[in-house]
Amino acid sequence: MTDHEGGRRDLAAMMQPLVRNLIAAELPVLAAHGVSMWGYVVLNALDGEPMRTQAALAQAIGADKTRIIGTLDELQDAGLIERTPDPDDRRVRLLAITAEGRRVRRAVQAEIWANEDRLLAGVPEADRHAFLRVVRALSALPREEYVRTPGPAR
Amino acid sequence: MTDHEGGRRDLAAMMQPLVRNLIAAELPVLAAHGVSMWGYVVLNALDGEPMRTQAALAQAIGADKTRIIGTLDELQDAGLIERTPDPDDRRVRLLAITAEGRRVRRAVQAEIWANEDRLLAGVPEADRHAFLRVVRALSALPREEYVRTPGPAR
DNA sequence: TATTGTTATACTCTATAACTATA
DNA sequence: TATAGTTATAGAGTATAACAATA
Repeated sequence: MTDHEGGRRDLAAMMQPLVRNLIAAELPVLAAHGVSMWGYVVLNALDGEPMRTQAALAQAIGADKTRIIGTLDELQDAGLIERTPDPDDRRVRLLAITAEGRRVRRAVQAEIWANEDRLLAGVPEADRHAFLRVVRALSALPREEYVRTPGPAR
Repeated sequence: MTDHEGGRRDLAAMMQPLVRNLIAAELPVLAAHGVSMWGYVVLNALDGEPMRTQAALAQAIGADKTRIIGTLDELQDAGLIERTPDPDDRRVRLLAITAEGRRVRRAVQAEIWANEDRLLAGVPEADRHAFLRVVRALSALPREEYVRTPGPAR
């Protein structure tokens, strides 16, 4: 564990501004396609597999069920998703992305990826791959694994 | 540019939950030492070199000058920083960390680093170093470099 | 009575504007 | 008048609680 020699800063302190900048870079792309950040997150979640309830979708994307309603309204009005009542249980709304929604999602993602590739262009390929491996590994950890309250310094 | 084969997600989408978890892991440590997140950021900024004005400090940590006032009050009341009026210009408050503030900062950082080391323990050393190199490289990019509005997909 | 989706309310965080004291 | 710091006001985002429809 010699990574801290030379006095690096906390991981969160280094990564948070980075993530903020990445998000800032996504906003004009999303705006150009008329989709909000949460709308894009929803499209990503629904592409591939539809969801049976809004609560399930909310949980899948780490949001509150009350928080995504406005987003779903917008996406539906724009024709990017469909929200159809389930005949078997008329309380639930079946959620599915439309062909147009898929098209918008792919267009947005292509531009975002192109920008990420540009940012990473100066990084050696081996480092880039290792970086993505570590990001994926850390992303895979459940939250409980992160928050391991340590005892006071002895 | 073949990093996207296999359908990875956007960098921000992967890294944001990760950063959120890292921050969640810091909170109990900070609470145990009676320091807020912004307080810790301020201590980090003041350790090493003092600041002449609060506005300069605010800019250095990417905050608004009005936003840090409560934080400075708390840190001062806890004896972790000193805020002395400048005799040459009695409008400005000279900011400096105290010995106790330095002690608290180091104790908090030691616990945070220990936790980060634990999280990264499963990652091969070469990957870990490459990861930190890339994080540092991306952190060094100015915001203008991130937000390069691309043309519409052609 | 329990659950899905919705609406209403409150709370937190941040940004903007107005104020004071010095210069 | 201009600036450093402070306080007051307003806005965005989120969480909690209450509600209507259906089971």
